[in-house]
Amino acid sequence: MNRFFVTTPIFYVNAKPHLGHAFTTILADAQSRFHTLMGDESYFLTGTDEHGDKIAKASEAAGQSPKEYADQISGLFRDLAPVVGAKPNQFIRTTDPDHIKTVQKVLQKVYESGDIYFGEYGGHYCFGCERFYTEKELVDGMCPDHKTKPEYIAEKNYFFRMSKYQGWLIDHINEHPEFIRPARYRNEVLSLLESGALEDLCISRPKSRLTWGIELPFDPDFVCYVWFDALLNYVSALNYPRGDKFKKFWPAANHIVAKDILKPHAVFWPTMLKAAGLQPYQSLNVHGYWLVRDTKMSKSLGNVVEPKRMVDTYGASAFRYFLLREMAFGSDASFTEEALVGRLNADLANDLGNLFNRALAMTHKYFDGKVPSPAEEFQEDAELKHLGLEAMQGFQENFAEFRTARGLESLWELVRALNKYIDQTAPWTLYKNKQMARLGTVMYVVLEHMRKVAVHLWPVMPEASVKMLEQLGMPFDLDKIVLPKEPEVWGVLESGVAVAATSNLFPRVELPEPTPPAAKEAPALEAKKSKADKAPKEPQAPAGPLENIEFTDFQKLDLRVGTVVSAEKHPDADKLLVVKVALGEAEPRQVVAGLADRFSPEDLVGKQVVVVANLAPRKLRGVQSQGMILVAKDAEVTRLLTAAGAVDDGGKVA
RNA sequence: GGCGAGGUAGCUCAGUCGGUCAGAGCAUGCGGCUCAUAUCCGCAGUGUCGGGGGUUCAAUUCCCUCCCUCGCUACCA
Repeated sequence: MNRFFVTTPIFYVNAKPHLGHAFTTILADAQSRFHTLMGDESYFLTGTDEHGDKIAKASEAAGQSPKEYADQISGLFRDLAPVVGAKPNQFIRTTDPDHIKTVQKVLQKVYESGDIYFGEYGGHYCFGCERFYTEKELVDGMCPDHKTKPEYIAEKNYFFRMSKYQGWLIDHINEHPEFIRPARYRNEVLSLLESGALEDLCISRPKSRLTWGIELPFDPDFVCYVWFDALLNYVSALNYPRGDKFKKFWPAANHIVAKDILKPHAVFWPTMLKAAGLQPYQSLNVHGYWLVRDTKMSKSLGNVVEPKRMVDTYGASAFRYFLLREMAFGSDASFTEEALVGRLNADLANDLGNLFNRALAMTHKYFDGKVPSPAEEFQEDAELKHLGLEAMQGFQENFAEFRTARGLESLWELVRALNKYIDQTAPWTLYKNKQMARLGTVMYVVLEHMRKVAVHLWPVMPEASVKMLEQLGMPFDLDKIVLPKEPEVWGVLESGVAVAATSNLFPRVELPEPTPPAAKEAPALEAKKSKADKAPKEPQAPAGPLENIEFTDFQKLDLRVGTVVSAEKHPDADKLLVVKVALGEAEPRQVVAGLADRFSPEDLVGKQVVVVANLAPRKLRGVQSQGMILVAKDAEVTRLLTAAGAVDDGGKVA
């Protein structure tokens, strides 16, 4: 029996679940169910990632301990799966004692084998640029900008000798086409690996800076860097090294991630496994983002309520169908309720639901609600069966490679062909002409195909599939379904069995409200990225209020109002503007502001702005900056901060 | 700026190792059926396959170049 181990990333508990998390979970669930039907033993793992700086800070802001905070958010993720009809076999948390032990075991092992070393983080530091330079970047040992000799500064940390496995990883990827898919991401990783030497990975943080993490077994002054901790969940969940689950399911791992965490999974993780003496996983499956139409909803609650609301409104089956049908594997897709409704009506209500219902109704009308016996097979029957066979094979082949959209598209060729077949055979005419034998065959062909379709849909729409089969008088029985044989097998549906009189599993739906007017006015803002599967370590706005400061701290800020007298693009940077602001001083202040992506120079000239006047001067990309221009922003817009009326240049903000 | 991915019917996309490859679904128009969830079936489209240049008997498919979009990355104090 083949083993199939499917995982979602463990979700970072710095934000609540949203559409992206829901999708990854649904995809993993569909894959798990698909492989179960294919006769494999499947194990589906999900969970939460709970260590790191951001969690420490967020919990502090919330007035909770990190663990309390993590418990709370982790619970939200644990509740996500049932909402979308997913059934993970296990929910792991990186704060689980077993996981912590495993991480320490692996750290110790890799340390002892010599692939973790104590080194210095940093290097050649140029005070002019305020940054570190690598040996390669220096020109004759001098800073390329300032032509001065940088000073060597270091912070001690532990490093994983990732560079050692670069060549091995390149070979492995080349030899295993399915290792990273779809191919675009495989190519991306290969070009990343082949473009230059891989740096070793810093895997520790000094406890002086961060305590919320797993302590290094060989140095109690440090905790483990979150990625090294998080990735190991995939084996700690299986009770590595001695657990039965581990022996069963490793290395049959099929990871599912969104594209934002490609590098850690495609580079860090395999090299970590290699260093720890483990087999690499089987495949990494990378999907794109869901783009979400921007509405007021996202401002207050984010996309948080979306999955729940969609499921409440349309049902888990329909929601899952839409997501799995709409997103081309690897590409971004756009989520709008209009598209959802359109898809449900066209594919589920019109094509499938109506087909199913008309088939049941005719069975009742012509055969008293019992599955008729088939008689002689006509050519049109054989043709349909052949088409169905190809459609089901297409479904299985595509689904096996995570191309769910194409798989469903393929299956729908059968659904549409069935509607056409009914039209061509015209059972109502056969009935009128009393050709009952032929009519029985036609109805049997339709019903048996309906059963096949229902079986194939179980991974995608488990509830609906089970109900369809019940209505066909064939209660769902996992042990009796052998999906690989379904395309060819015939005659499973038993004659004489009673079917339901009608079916309304896929009713037509309507948009709850007319299109929001906001959609029209700002097409540029229409699609907005929803970062799926946010993983550790992207900088992000603080989750809660910052800690309190004293009034005297505030007084340290010298905030001034000034008029922008000129603004131009930074000669050497895309996102920077070089702005001159009159602050009532002899010369206008030159401020370098990171606003070029949101403002053009003309937007600024002549405006009064608020400037932090006593910010230590600093060079940004070679240009002196003597202050900072303040802006106000939310998820969608950035606005200049200014006084409500005119103020003399240099006026103080207090 | 560097690296990567992409620009094909109104929309979402498929496809071409160069020669019935110009396609599917949705949306639109017209016609048909009545078993059915105002459903289903048939027919009809429209496209300079991003612009320009090159290679070739032949390019949407190969090469060069330009434009645009997206992602990663650097500068965002």
